[in-house]
Amino acid sequence: MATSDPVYLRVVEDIRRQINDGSLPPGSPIPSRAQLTRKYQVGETAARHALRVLAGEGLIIGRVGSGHYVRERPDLAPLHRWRFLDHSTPFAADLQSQGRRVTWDWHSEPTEAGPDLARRLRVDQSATLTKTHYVFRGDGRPLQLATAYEPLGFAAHNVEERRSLVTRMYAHGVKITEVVESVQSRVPDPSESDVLDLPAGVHVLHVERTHWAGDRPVETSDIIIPGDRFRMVYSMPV
Amino acid sequence: MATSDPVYLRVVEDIRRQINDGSLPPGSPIPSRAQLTRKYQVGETAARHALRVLAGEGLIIGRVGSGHYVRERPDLAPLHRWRFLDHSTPFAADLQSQGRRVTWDWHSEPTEAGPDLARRLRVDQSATLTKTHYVFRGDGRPLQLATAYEPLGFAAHNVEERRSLVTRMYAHGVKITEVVESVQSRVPDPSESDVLDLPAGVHVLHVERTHWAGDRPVETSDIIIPGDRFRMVYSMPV
DNA sequence: CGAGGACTGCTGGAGCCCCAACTTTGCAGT
DNA sequence: ACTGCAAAGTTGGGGCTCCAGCAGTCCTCG
Repeated sequence: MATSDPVYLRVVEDIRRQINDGSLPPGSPIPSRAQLTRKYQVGETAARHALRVLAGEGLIIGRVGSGHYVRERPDLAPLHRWRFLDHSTPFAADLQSQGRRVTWDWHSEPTEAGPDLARRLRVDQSATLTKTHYVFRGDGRPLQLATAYEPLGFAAHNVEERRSLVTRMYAHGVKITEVVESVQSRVPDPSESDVLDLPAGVHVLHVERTHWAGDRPVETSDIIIPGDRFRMVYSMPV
Repeated sequence: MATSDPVYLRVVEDIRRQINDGSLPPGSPIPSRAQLTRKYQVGETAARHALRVLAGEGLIIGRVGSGHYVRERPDLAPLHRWRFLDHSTPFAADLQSQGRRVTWDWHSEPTEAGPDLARRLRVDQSATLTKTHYVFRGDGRPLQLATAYEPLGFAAHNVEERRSLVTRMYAHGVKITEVVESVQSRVPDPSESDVLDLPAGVHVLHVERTHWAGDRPVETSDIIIPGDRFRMVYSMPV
């Protein structure tokens, strides 16, 4: 008898089922907290927790003042991948603990944004970006190659710098925290803001292209959501 | 003035800082909800939300009836990686939407557990496991190779089967949900249950070794935590 | 002395409420 | 016909409380 497990799970599972079987197609609204409490006869706490869980899974997205909606590409929400900037330091520590020799280096150069990067980073096409090449090696063998593009002054080469970058972002009027989540972008990338199905006020900070110990690059963008969280958007051109 | 951002963040940031700078070494207890409300002069809701956020980040772990504790390897908590079983289906859909031809196949064979797998899956050394080889191809080129070991009867070859597997798990008295999280395992793997710093009652379901479009394998274990969530544990032998 | 039970503290689930900030809608007035 | 504004609905932050189940600890009783 599955009667004694958390009630919020009943709500989560029912909504998830509806999303999966198509009863709730992408873009359609999820009942509000108040409606859920009535519909499922649960308290507000359970309704809200259910919405938070589904949002955490990337199946739905909440828009303040409007409601929760089914994500365009729910299926790819939990995809994560190791990236130079986020994980090189801990990964290196891990390798070193195994007696491996870990090295990495990079060199940066200025470059013009151009149409594609301009759109993704939301800067002017003629804006100058910092283009950085990274090489990450274990026992001399390259494990990861990455090329990153960032607005001038925002380049960060490791996790610590990335943290101090947060401070710099504050100075530029962008408020961020450090919780990390991920979303899949549509690869052909239609056009405007809600392509990535993100709330208003989003800032893209960083676009990175990584070769991870192989021959297939992964493209990554960092998206800073003011006052909310840190997101990574992935696309994998094959 | 950072006075107006959420109070729970103040708690989160302070504890995170203490963990990062070593004031709270691995294993040490985090103040309880009641203590946090007093210490930071916040409500219980904020205290609890802070603990949930930190637990979600993998920095701390909550043990029912005992308390929250600093994780052994906090740094690697947010590592995720694409795996055959979790993401092949959506990834395939993505590739197909780009006009790519996607194929995969596998073949299974029985095998004896042996000491290492027996410990990880918590079965007898002489137990028979299902060993499965997967090949995942995009336009004929192999993108991912994986070898998975599972207790007999639990093999799943795609996301849908994996869901029905949940049902089968129920039949075996294991209660699980589908939220996914990840933890890094210690690679040398000392010995017993709390190696992975997981609560009691944990079941390991699946051990997988993946070559992801490259030459470096990733080892993955699925850990089923009854009534709680689904975890993946990673180690990356280089 | 040793085993078992009571007690305390903790987590996680759940309910209810209030509020600020934001979106949407629809109406009133020009 | 159009503009602007107010009202209603919704999210996210926060507060308070209660309870079940679990883990220690301590104390009592055999």
